[in-house]
Amino acid sequence: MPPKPKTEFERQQLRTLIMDAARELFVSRGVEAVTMREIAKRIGYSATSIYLHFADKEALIRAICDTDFLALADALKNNLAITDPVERMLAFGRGYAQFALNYPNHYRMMFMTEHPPCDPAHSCIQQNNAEQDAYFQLKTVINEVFLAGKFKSDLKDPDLIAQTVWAGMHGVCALQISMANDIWVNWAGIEQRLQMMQLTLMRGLMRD
Amino acid sequence: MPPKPKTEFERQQLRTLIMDAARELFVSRGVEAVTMREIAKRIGYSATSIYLHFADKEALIRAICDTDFLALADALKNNLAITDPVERMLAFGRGYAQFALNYPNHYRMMFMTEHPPCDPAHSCIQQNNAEQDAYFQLKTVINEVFLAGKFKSDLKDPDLIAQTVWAGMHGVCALQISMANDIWVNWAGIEQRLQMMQLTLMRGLMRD
DNA sequence: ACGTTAATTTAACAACGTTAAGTTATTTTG
DNA sequence: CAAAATAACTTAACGTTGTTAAATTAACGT
Repeated sequence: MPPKPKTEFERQQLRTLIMDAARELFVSRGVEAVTMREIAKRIGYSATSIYLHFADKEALIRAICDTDFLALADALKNNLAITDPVERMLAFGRGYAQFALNYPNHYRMMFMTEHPPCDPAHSCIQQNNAEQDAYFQLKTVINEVFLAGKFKSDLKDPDLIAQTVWAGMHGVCALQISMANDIWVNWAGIEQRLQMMQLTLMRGLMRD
Repeated sequence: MPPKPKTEFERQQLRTLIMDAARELFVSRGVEAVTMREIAKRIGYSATSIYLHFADKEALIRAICDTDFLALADALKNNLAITDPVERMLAFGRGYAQFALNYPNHYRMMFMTEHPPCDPAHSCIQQNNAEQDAYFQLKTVINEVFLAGKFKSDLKDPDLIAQTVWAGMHGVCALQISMANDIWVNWAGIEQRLQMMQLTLMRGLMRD
């Protein structure tokens, strides 16, 4: 069990071992409910060992988030191949929602809890890289629809359109994640709500 | 320091004293960051005393949420007086967003964190009472626009419309609360984003 | 006057994130 | 080749947290 000087590669390897174990636990039970000791036990190390690789729990979460943003961008990448700009936009939205609902604890971690902002300086993600930056993908997808002249003529800021589309899809996903079990509300099916949101956004944004 | 047998009214009074202190702290720093001991000190009691009135921290949060839903319904009530159904709907949406952005920690507590569902059985709020149930208000407001025949003719489920409108506004507010400080995104002004969402929902839902 | 009871507090527990101090084995150096 | 330095790791421990059990205090009913 004891110590050998490790190569940089081995350190990286342990780092991602920790992150993978932590992610698995976070995803299944949420960030708050998972303890550092538990993560450590999972990989046969002591809790304190984690602190040799991450400053604190927050930093660990942040690091995981970071790679998850990569995963999101990767999951959405496929849709970019679709040729028709409008079809592409729709598929992109569906993909986004699918990610959110397939990995609700990820999604909560990434978009629904406030952690110190994702500083591009300390992130491994290259901002404005289409392979890595999902928000850049969204902007691009929207902008291409914009350039094709498909949006209503009085809409002149593609970034504002992108943020509106994002907010619409996020709203459906976030309410689903936080409030789906609330019996107060007689929820329509999530699939129906997603489709309705996409339909509404389309009609509200696109030229007749 | 000393105990007297208390009347039911005095018990209620202490209960709300606890809730008010807790709310104030929760609102200014968020639920997680506030400790039971701190709440107790604020009102000159011992931490354990809180447990004579609330089963645990979660129950305290839930109780506060409950009265905050009342506050939301109360804040939105004014808008119901507006006569034109469409104007009323727009004002209602603005009011909702105002509440969310004025009391972000409340809003987070109410709509962005998963707590065991708001069981109508254990809530002091009367479901489907227009004075108390904000979601019922929303349904009513939407339904009146629906009955006035203002929505697109293929939209036949007012509840689904209500949930879509809610999701849209919630999306803008929730992203603002969680991600406004994220420098990754070049956010448009929140006022602009809200207006854009309302415009888009209007255009997407209403008959031409 | 006295025991019962309710309101409250103090002490204590187990668990958490985290830090300090130790342990062990390898590498470097004299 | 022995000794010192170093890296990887663990055990112990600290301060806080939510919460529970036990002790304290004061009013009430008889």
